[in-house]
Amino acid sequence: MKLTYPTTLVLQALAHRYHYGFDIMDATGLPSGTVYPILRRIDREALVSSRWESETEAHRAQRPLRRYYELTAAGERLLAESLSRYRALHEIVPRARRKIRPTRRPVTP
Amino acid sequence: MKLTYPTTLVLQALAHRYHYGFDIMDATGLPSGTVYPILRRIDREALVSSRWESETEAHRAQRPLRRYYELTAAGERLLAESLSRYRALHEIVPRARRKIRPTRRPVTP
DNA sequence: TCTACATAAGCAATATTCTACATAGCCACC
DNA sequence: GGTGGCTATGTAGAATATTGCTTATGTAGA
Repeated sequence: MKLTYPTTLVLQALAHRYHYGFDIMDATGLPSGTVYPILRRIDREALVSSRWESETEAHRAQRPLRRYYELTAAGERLLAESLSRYRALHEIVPRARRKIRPTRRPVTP
Repeated sequence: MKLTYPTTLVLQALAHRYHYGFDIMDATGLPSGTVYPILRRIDREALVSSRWESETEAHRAQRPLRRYYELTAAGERLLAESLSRYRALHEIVPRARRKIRPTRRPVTP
């Protein structure tokens, strides 16, 4: 099973203790319409577990209810696999040029 | 304008002198059904220019015709922007652990 | 009161990507 | 002359992501 880039980024944020939607948006720079569908899906697929905070707490802090997410063991495992795959961007080796130019050798002291 | 991860990866391969579909598939690990639609789109959007190789050349090399792509100036610029954005994965800073301090009211003067 | 702003979650429509397959050229081998 | 193995490009339909909008609660200011 393969994770796409934004999904990996969300899991990475969760691994760094960003535990609810808005916080994850801040940490990743991803917009809400990207983050929330991803949270849905990874919850459904048991890569995270989720729970709503208590109304008391939200009311005390004077804001809308938050939904908190946490990585499961499966989520942590997949994140690790995925991180290594997304290094590809910086690992592409330049293909050798067809013709080798006459390189003038610098005069070594 | 924003580039997605696979699109950035394809541009990155082009920047490293992988100049046609099959070669880009090898360099990136992306499947044909991802690479070819991307090449179409970035061609349409003028991030690359393209041309078919000559039949003579293909025949000489005893293989099917290749279609060659090259980054335009616009493509190079967008790639550079995009690469920096995709470092986010390794730049998320762990959020400090929440200390449960006794909310002692400070002594107001 | 009305507007603006901030936090928080989410949906609808569209765009992009992925999985699986399709087609074709060229060769070698039997 | 049929089959299999490369090389090379491509398509269809399902799954994902993105853009822009919406709902909801509360604060601050004109």
